[in-house]
Amino acid sequence: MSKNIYVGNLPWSASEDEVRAAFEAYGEVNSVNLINDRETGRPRGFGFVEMDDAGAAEAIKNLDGKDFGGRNLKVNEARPRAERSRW
DNA sequence: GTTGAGCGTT
Repeated sequence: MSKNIYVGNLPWSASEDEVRAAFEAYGEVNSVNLINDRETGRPRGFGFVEMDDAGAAEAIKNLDGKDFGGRNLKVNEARPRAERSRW
């Protein structure tokens, strides 16, 4: 199975490949989802990473509070986005 | 050509 991870405090110049590479160092990355403003198109500086359950825990414990692109990375378990594809 | 706390579109 996989778990959703919230990644915040990202540099606006960060890409999914860099985030994926950082998380792949601690586990198997299923998908990377950087959130950009849908109206303005600007990067919001945060995103979501889907990893294996154990890999997610390791990534959170290792990448949370770490330096990424010169900023202090914020990594946590993501909250449930929506429940539309379940009903 | 900018900005900075946060939890996301199908």
